[in-house]
Amino acid sequence: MKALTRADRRSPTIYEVAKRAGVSIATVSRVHRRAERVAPPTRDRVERAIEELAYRPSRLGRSLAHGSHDAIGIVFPDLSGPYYSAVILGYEETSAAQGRSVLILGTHRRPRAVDQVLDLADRVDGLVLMSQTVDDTVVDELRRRGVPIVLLARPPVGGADSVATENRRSARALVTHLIGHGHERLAFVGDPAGSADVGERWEGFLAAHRSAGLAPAFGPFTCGFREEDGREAAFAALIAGAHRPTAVVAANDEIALGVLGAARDAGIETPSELAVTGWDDIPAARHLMSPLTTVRQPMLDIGRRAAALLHEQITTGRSEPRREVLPTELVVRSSCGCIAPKSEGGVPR
Amino acid sequence: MKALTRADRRSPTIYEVAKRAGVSIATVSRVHRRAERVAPPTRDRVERAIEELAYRPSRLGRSLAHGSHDAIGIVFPDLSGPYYSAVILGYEETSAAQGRSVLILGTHRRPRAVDQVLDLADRVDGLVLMSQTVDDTVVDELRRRGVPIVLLARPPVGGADSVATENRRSARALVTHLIGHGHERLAFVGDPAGSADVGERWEGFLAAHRSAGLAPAFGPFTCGFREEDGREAAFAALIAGAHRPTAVVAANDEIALGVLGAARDAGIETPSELAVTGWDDIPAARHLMSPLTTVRQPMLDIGRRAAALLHEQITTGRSEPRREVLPTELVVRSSCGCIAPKSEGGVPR
DNA sequence: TTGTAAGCGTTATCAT
DNA sequence: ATGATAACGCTTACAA
Repeated sequence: MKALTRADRRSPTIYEVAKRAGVSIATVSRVHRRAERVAPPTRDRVERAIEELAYRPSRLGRSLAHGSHDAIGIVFPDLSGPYYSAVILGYEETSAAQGRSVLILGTHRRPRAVDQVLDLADRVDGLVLMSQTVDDTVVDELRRRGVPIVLLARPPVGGADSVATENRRSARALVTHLIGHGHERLAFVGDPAGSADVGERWEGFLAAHRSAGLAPAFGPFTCGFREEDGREAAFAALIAGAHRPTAVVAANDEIALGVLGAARDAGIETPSELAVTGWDDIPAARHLMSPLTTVRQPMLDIGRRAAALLHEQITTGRSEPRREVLPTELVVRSSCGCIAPKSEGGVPR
Repeated sequence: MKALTRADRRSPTIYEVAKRAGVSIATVSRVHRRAERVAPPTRDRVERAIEELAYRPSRLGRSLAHGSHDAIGIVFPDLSGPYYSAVILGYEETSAAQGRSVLILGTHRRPRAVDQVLDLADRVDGLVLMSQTVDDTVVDELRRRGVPIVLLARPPVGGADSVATENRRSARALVTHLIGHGHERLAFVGDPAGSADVGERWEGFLAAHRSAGLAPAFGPFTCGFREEDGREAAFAALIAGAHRPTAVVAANDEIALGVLGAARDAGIETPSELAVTGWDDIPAARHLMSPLTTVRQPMLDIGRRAAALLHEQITTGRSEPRREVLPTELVVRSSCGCIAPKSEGGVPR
């Protein structure tokens, strides 16, 4: 068997199909796009030629002529953690259903990130930007270029669409619940200035204190979003000795995992000596040593809605900004000090 | 302020830059690609024009002329679960460093998947295909078209590159460890026929039995990869009453989570009445009620190596297939029946 | 060193 | 109903 050469392998062009079918390229284009009417006999000849040559139109040629990429992008700060992957999954799911490819880009706080995002914008018909990726000036620049944008979990800027989840109310409910358990020394672990989400959770934390006539015992113990970050912040909070917190409100479940680990290592029992709560309701939350009291947010839906809004912008050209806020739900288990329920499960469906 | 029209917004073309700088488009191209020599004064004029017009070359035009996409794709069966997201993260990281964009596609066992993959192939310079996505005939078709391919966690086919992790040896070590705890009725939960990885883990399971002179007490309890799948399979395994297994070897950590949940709901204590092990070492594994004995595999590295192999194929045109097998590591915690260690942590770094 | 012009593979507008 | 042909925006021989 003779090896295929590079040239043989190249997909045939519309010209070769046209020649084989004895028609012009315009007719081939019409046929394979199933657009406009083509006389049945002609259509047959062309279809046969397409079949025989295994013709597949070039995406590049097509996009260049047509002016659209049939692709959208999503920019995230970091893919570690269930939150980002769930959002991206929802985004991909909806986008695929719309017939668009998905390009992903992680910025990882690199300085190059801005250029990478600008570059990505040239490859897509629209972009989703998560928080912690690029700042508002970049968002403005993209909008100036006419790139449809949806912002995720960050304040809307310059009339861009945005999708976020409800934070204040749930945070307040969560902290009020904790105070109801008798806690007076609660510590917030997370960086309120680092992201809008955490900022709002911190506000809810403060609001709950106010309502209870309590003064916050500590300022926020600032840290990143990973388990290791939470672990380190927890050690900082726990060395306070006798004045240490009796409850920790972590900005997300991974941080809570770090706090739980730190407490364990310090010989502090959970939740009797230290209550801990998280945010996100990751799949493992119910299986932890201290089943985690946390706030569930519809992570898949965030991605889905973002894709839907982008689709709308792209297809209708809508320019009036839309802002969606998705609901969240307090999930009480036992890490807050509640008695462990017998089971959440039941029989398999 | 007057609203920008669509036309105003359009990025300027190389022609406009050329006109403004008073040169030909060839010179503009030379300048912005920093290729070939251009007289300093000319270069200056062109650079100023580029700057003033905020010119950005069109990716489509560039790709069409140059013949490459500067993008690679990755096809996964499902993004749920830490495994896929970690692999994708590693892939994106390396790919970004190579200056390539990443397109993702989830097949979700849809019939349309084949077309979607074929379509994706027209947008990229190379493709990574995970197991459970498309079958070998599609792989062959793609290779026939000259698309560089790397297969993940599946047997190499038609001379494509592949990246996998070691399964048999670790599975065998794991099961031997369990048998060392005195177990004789071990159940394997997962689908050996569903993926190469699980197939090999099952083989290791059998090999360990053989070495111990033990006959497997059960055939595999077949199920998918999600927690809910594991939960259902566990109920099937546990209703065996007095003859139920004393240990469960789950094909991954999520399945193990489901098994753990089912056992809890059935009032069976872990690990005293039922030992459970997983695979992957997800971040929450050490924080579970029964800290999970599992097998750690370098998920990020799988993605990184895949991107590296693809890069090599694309840039060097190498065609001799390469197969990489990454090492795995048994992580013993207490869900197998070992005494829980004081801590795995220590002080923060 | 710089310019001319021929691709690259489509789509889409006119004619016919 | 079909065919010419001009975009689309770039890269790259080849000329000058």
